[in-house]
Amino acid sequence: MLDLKFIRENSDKVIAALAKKKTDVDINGLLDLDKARRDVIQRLETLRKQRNDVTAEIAKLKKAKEDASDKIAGMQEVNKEIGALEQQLRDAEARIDEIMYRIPNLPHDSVPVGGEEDAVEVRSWGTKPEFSFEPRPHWELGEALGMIDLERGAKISGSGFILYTGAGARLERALINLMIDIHTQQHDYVEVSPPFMVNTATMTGTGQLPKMAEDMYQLSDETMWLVPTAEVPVTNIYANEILPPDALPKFFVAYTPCFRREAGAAGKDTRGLIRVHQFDKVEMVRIVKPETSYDELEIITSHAEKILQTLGLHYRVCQLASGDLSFAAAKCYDLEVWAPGVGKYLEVSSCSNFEDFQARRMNMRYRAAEGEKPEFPHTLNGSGLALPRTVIAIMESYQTADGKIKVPEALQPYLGGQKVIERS
RNA sequence: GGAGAGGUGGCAGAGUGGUCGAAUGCGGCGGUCUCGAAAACCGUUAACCGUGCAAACGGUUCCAGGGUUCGAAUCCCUGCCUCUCCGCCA
Repeated sequence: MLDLKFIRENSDKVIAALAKKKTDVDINGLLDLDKARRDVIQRLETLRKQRNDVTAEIAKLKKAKEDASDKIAGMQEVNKEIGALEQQLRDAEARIDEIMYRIPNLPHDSVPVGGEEDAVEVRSWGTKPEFSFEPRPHWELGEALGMIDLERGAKISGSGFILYTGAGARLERALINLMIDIHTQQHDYVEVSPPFMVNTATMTGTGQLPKMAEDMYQLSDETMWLVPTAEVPVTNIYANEILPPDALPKFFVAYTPCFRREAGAAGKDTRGLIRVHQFDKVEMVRIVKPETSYDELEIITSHAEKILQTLGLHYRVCQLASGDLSFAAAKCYDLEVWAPGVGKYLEVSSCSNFEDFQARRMNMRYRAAEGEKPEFPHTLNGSGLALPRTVIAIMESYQTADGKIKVPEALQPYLGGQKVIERS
């Protein structure tokens, strides 16, 4: 959420920045509502002041056992007015909130203007592996090696739900452990294991609601949602709290499954494990002081890269252009890993700085020093990494001519020393 | 799932309709004393909104939302959460 006061004082800037994000919001209409709201507040507070004063007088009269019926009658009239104004205020605030919660974050100045095609490749690591044969896609390898069972996954739940079997299931679990170990042992993150279901307030705090409701799974009791990413429960850990001066920065890493409806995505790029309704992910979250957040973005991105480097997978880092930024992000790097079997780069991590956008929505604050006013910290998150596409890259990059998969060296200890995955 | 109790300031904990934003204690901060510290003593100690350049002033907030009343932390209704006991269960 943006700061309403900031919008009021910088409306031209806000309108221009929102245009870069390809969002059309009636800012001037919002400011009219805000003006009307403040007028109501002023009239209301004048009357409340009057009521407070008269009420004190009534209390005095009563104590002295004197008659106060005139004043009481007068207050009954004033109260009718107050009641009407209070209703007006509630309506105005509801309408303003409705708009405010749907305004996306503003892109940072360093973000290129444009759409999906305007992303900028910042750097790349490694090279595409070369094969003396035609590399096979992971769904062929996976079925042949008994690692995934797409048909039965679909039978149990529906299309887009994966049944991992044998070495596939174990590979997934090994990777989760490898990622969490690196982030806790080499990068200073505190491991947390949050709830996989969250309430509406939590989902609103990070910005998934109200705008992206159709992308989420909602439980039929209507108050709970399945998390689409660990970002949601973890970033909200300190919602509605004021953190003391020495509390920041906070670094968390969490494994959760992620549930996404992927409405409208059917058909395209969805074969095998590429796009599914439930997938595992290890997520990093950083809650930091505002002045450091853009340095922190570079750091969190490097942490995600570390996993791909450890696994020896070729990837590139792309900076997203303004129109492709997610709702809450001010700046974002995507990590795309090379998948030789499908012949594509696949997004395995998205590292974003949300500045104070999420903190303001969830009312999370900190004090820079004892006695100072609370401020909003900045929040960041980055996948480290999404599992299925990492599995794809490993399977396809490390496949051999005879249809086996070599296990990357760093992963071998997590698979009990196993060096090759083959048909058992 | 059944029965009961309760949600008050950073924490503990009073307060059951009339200057209550809220006693008291602890903690925090500032000061006196001291070479320094402890102890003791004194003072101070929230968030949010609005007007204002500011100083300041006004308003709101005792889990949340609604209601009763001239007036609510205090009474009524609904929801959420916590605790205790019983049952069930990984």
